[in-house]
Amino acid sequence: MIRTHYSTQITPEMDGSSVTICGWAHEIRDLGGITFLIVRDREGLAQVTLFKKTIDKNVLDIVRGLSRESVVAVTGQVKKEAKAPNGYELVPMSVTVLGKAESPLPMDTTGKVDADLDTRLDVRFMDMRRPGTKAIFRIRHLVLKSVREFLDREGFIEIITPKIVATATEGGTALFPMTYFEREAFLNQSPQLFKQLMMSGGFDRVFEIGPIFRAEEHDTRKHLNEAISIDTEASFLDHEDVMVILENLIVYVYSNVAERGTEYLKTLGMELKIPDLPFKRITYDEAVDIVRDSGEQIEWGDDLTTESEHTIGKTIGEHYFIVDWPTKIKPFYALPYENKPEICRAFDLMHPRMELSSGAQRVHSYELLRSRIEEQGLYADGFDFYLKAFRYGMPPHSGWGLGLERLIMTMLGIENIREVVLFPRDRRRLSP
RNA sequence: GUCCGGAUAGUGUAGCGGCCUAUCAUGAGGGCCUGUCGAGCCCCCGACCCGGGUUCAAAUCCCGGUCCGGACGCCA
Repeated sequence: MIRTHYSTQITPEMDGSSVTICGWAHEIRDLGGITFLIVRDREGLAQVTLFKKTIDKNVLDIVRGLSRESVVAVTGQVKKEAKAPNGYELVPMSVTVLGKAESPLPMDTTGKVDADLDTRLDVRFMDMRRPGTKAIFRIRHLVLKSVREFLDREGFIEIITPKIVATATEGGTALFPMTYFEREAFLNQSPQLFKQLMMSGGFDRVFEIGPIFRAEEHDTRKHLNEAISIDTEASFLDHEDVMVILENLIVYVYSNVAERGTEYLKTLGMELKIPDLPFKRITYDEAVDIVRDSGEQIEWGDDLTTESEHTIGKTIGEHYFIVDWPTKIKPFYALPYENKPEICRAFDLMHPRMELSSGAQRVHSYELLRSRIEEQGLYADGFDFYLKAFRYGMPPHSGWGLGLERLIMTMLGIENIREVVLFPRDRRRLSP
């Protein structure tokens, strides 16, 4: 390929050597006798300096005729220069236009003029060129990488389960229907049932990072119709055990981002505070008390409202778990306590701003599971493919699902979940 | 889905009955300038979401639509 270096790989010590950089014409500053071309590539900016007196006329004409955001390859000599950003500049031998940009641009990439999120999402390819947006997605990559590293070390095996499914699975959320040849099918809301099958399959510990689809018509800054879920399931562990794995994962991810993502955090102008272990555990009953103390009405057995979540979040002030939920507001696969079946071994992991994850020890008895499905008003025969796995040796197991976008947005203090998804899908947006 | 707010050059905004031939920034086009780094200076270009109504007069007020933002609900 033509590129020899990224902008950040060039140092003043390389003075005199010849390099080729490839990138976008970020800015062209023509001062008359001297012209600066700022080339931006994935990693940063490089200054190309053209002295009118000594530069090849053709090269100068190309640079002067360049439109902002055109793609160029610049071959030139590195010159150590204290006056230049990064301590070096490039004196070009040749400048080639590889992709001309039209003008005017649909949005500004230099940070001089803001753009609404809606405008930015319409031209996400151009929004990606801004340092702040780029930083978010570089961090997103670090998060995904850290999750895989951590879970791999904990003995989890990565799996991928189908997204096109035959039946509405867990109840609760609405599903997107679709046509599968001559049959009706749905986009899966969660890998829950499949990862449980893997427990019967003897994989012991599995995880999946993949899309989940929810057909809810919600319209908020923390919901998406297509999101990425980090899902785990582990045999021979109870809900307490997988909560420990979850909180350790969160801290591992934060630490990794703080350590390897310093540059991106700096771009976003933030300092990352790594949460302390262990996270606080409060019971659902205690959560209800906090809500009642604040004056909000809540019945035992109600799910927490947004207001309640905020109240509790403010009271606790850091990551926390809510445990021992009423059985009736948790899915059928959450295991009720033997001695007190109205509550179950389910937990939610909360950030002060919102819920990040929910999990539970699962029902692994075939008979109990079947009756739980029916109690929740679902049709057990529709779960045949799932229930079968509980009849031939299913170990006790537990697991959780963690929303990747919520993890990132709460970590980075980002207000709108759409900021952390390249091409978000919400009630209105289907393109790009 | 309910409630509240909004829609003005490519982008982000000011104006909220007549002072609007619509503000400012950025940008585009032209010019000057040898150290810019959000370069500077001069000239110039470009906009009131759609439909109806009120009024002597509407960007501005009213009604409907569309789109956008926020809160809540649903949901994770």
